[in-house]
Amino acid sequence: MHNETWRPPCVLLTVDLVILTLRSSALHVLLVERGIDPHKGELALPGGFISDTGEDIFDAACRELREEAGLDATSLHLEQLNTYGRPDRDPRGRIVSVAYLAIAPGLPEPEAGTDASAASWRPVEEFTSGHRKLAFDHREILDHGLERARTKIENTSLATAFCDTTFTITDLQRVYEAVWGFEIDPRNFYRKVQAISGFITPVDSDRRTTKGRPARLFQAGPEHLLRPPMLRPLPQPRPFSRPRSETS
Amino acid sequence: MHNETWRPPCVLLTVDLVILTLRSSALHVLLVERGIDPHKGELALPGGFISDTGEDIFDAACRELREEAGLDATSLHLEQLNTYGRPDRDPRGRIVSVAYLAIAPGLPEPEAGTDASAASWRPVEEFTSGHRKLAFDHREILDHGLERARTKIENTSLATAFCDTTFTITDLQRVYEAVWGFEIDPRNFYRKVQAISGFITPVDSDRRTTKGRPARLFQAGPEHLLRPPMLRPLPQPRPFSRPRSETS
DNA sequence: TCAAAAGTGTTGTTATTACACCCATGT
DNA sequence: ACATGGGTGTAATAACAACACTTTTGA
Repeated sequence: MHNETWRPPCVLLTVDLVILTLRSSALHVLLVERGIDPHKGELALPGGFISDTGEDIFDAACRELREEAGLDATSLHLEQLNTYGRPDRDPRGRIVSVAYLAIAPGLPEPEAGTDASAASWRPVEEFTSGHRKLAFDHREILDHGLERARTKIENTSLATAFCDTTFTITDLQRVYEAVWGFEIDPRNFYRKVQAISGFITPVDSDRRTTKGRPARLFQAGPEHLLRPPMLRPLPQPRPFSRPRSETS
Repeated sequence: MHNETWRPPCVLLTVDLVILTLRSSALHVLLVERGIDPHKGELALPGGFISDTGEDIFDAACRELREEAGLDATSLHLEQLNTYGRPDRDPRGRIVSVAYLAIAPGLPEPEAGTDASAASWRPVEEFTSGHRKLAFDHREILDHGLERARTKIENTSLATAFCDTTFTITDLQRVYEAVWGFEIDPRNFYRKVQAISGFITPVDSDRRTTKGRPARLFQAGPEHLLRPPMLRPLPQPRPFSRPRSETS
C-alpha cells in the first residue's frame, strides 16, 4: 500500500463541548464569543486544542470544561459525542475535533470574572429555530448533542444529570419537557417515572415547598438503563404540543 | 492561556473498523492478522492511517472498508463509533483512532486473493468470552461496537442491515438472536416485527422455500426509528436463554 | 377560602408474553 | 404420513393515555 519512506500525515486535534443545562425551565447551551480571527466575534462552542503533554482526550475535555466553563467535570455528566474532521471545517488547516456532551444541573451561575468570562448560557431555541448562526460546523455539533440528549433521556437516567442531587418529580418533568420540546401530562408522568425500577429513589420525609402542596424529594437511583423506557411520541401522531391545562 | 509563539501539537489519525456480519446464524467480526511490528502476528481490527490529501474521516473509513475488507461502502451500513486517544494506546507514538461500525449482509465471502487477503471473519464469541486477545485497545473498541449494535437494533431498523435486500422474518429473528445472544419466541417475534409500522414491508407473493412451509419475503421498510421499539429483556429478570422448543 | 401544585383513581386501549394449534411444503 | 419450519388464536398481564378528583400547602 505505502512504500517504506511514507510517513502518515498528522492533524491538529481539538475538543469541543456541548454543555447543556436548564435555566428557568428552558434548555440552554454554554457558548463563547470568539476573540480571535477565524470567525472572530461569532458564537462558538467552548473548546480548544489538546495539550501537547500526552493528554488523554477525555482529560482534555475535562480541562476545557474547567477552563472555559468553570465547571468541575467530576460532578457532572460528560460523554463523548462524534468526531468531526471535514477537511474544510477550519480555515486554519486540517483540524479534527472530538465533541463531548456535558450535562449540568440548573443552578450553577454561568461564569464569574474568571477564566470563563467570555462564556454565557444561551437558550438553544435561538439556534434550533434557524435564525442564529454558530462558528465553524458548531451548529451541526450542537444538533448532534441535542439529538443525543433527546434519545438518551428515553432509555437512560441521563435526565437526572440536569437536576440537583435532590429534586422533585416536577423538576424532572421540566427536564423532559425542555429537552423534548413539548409538554407532558404531569399525572401520568408522576407515576410512570416512579414505576421504572431504580430510576429515582425517594429521600425520606423531606419535602420542598414553593407554591401549592409541598412535593416529595427524590434522588437519582442506581439504575442507568430505564426499563420500561420513557418513550416519547414521535412527531407523527401529535406534531404540536397540547395546552398544559385541559381542566374543562 | 497560550502565548503567541505556542503551536498546537499534532497527532496521527487512524480509522479502525468494527465490521459485523452473520455467518450461519452466528455473529462474526472481520479481523486481520497484523504483518508489521507493533503487535505483529496478533489479530486486529482492519483500519489504517488517514490519507494526507485532505481526506474526510468518513471517506477514509469507506476507503479502508474497500481496501482491507473488499466491501463496498455504498451498499452497507457505516456509522461512526467513538474516538480513542489514550496516549499509551500505540507504542509508536500519539495515534488517535476514530472507530466506525459497519454492518454487512451475511453472504458476501470474507475475502479473495485480493488486497484483503489478511482479513477473515471470526465469531465474536471467541472474544467476548475473554479467552482471545486483540491488538492495541481493539478489544475495547469491539465491545463498544457490539454494545452499539445491541442497543441500536432495539430502537432502529439497523437489524435489516444484516440481511439481504429480501429476507424472511426468521432471517431477521436470527439477527436479533445473534446480536443479543439469546433466543426469542418465533411466534411472538413474527407478529411484533410486523406490527412496527415501516420496519419491514412484504414483497408480494414471493416466497423462499427451504424446509417446511415456504416463508414470506420482506424488505426493509422506510422507517428508521422503531415505534414501538424491540425491547429486549435485561439480564435481570431472565439471565439465561430458554430452550428453543417448549412443545410439551 | 381560594389558587396552585401534588398526588390518587379509573377506564379504555395498546403492547407483551406464553402458549396451543393449524398450514404448507419436501421427502 | 410425517417432520419441519411458517403462520394464527387466545387469554392473562403489563404499559399507556386521558382525564376526574382529592390533598396539602401559601396567601
